[in-house]
Amino acid sequence: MSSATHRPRRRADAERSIARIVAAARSCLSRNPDATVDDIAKAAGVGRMTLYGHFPNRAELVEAALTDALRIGEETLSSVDVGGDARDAMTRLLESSWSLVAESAALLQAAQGVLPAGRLLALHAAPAERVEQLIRRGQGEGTFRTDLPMTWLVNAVHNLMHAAAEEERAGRLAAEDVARVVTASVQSLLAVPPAGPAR
Amino acid sequence: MSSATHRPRRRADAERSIARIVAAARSCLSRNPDATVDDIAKAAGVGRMTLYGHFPNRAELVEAALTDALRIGEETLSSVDVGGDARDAMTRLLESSWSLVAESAALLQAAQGVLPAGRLLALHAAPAERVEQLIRRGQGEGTFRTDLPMTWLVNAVHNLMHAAAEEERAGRLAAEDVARVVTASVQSLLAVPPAGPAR
DNA sequence: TCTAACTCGTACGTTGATGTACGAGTTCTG
DNA sequence: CAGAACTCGTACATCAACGTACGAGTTAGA
Repeated sequence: MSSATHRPRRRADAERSIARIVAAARSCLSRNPDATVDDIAKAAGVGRMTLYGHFPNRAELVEAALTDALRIGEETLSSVDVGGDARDAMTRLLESSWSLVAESAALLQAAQGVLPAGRLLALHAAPAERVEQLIRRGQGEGTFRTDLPMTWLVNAVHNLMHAAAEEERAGRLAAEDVARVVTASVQSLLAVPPAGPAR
Repeated sequence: MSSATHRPRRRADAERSIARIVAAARSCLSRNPDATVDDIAKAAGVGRMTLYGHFPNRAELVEAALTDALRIGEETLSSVDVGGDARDAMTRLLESSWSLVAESAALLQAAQGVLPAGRLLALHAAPAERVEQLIRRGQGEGTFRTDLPMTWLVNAVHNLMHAAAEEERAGRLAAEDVARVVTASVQSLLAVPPAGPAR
């Protein structure tokens, strides 16, 4: 591997255009998953033809946008301290990531309609892995439950963030309350349930 | 109000066609939210023109399908015993409703793209009300938490069912485990959290 | 400065879905 | 059984988005 994507010797100019296009794509698709190629080009302040000069079709554009969003997410996430008490670490993780999930919800939906299913999973593996490791550590320390499948726990956490974002968009939840609500819910979900006769 | 929908004196024949169309719409849209009017007509074993004879446009067809799905849901739900311990009642409610949510997830998405936002909320009010009342009762009895907004709790429960359905479709969760996983998660979410210093 | 890379408008061909028009055949229902 | 209601195919008009073709102008960079 020489670099991230093997470079076909692009001009600095083109590099800039591509960056603007990807940024515009993220922004547009995050607001409306059905945004047109035209919309995106306009938002990028670029002709549609220029766009097609860099991305052969809409699908690859969507994938590029999603990849970029995930890359940014990775950066943010990797700066979170996941040491110490697993519960506290989870809270910190949620506080930094709920807004990311909120912003790219629509983008994810756009990708779902265009990308093959496996491709999506592959792209999502990294962030999911991060959450999974933390949960696993908490399980080892006895602070998180072990009676439900790991994939479920990860997915449920993700969905709770998603739900909170939806709630905020709908105006039923103030922005400053989102973090509290999400963390409280997730902590309840992950905590070891009180032992008791099978209910 | 004379009846459900004021009747313009339809023939028994037409009534039957409409029923088949609505059923087909539910089935198709539940598999693919972007199903074509054509697809639906074919699935109903009916010409596209017949369909347009009863529904002026796609949007009204989608709405009819959703309304029907919710009506069926109401019927099932209203047969659930919501008396006794609130936790047990919630478990019974979840066991009967998770599959409904699973089946009409795509249908809901279809409606989201076509119906005005307020219309959706109005249609969903009834089932949401049912869950809300049960939660409220549990809160009064001290078995459910009161530290989070009611709308959030309702929405979170709905989303957990949704997540479980997704998990099953993806093959990461066996059908017979869904109910257990959902109920365990929801019970954890709704239970009164152990008192403790603000974490 | 000279050339290759890049920008970008206009125009076109294609595809796929929506909804309309017409009209002939079929089936209720009074 | 007669007429109204219903079915339904074919054909058509529309529309919106995708992706391609061409070509002239502009800019980077050796």
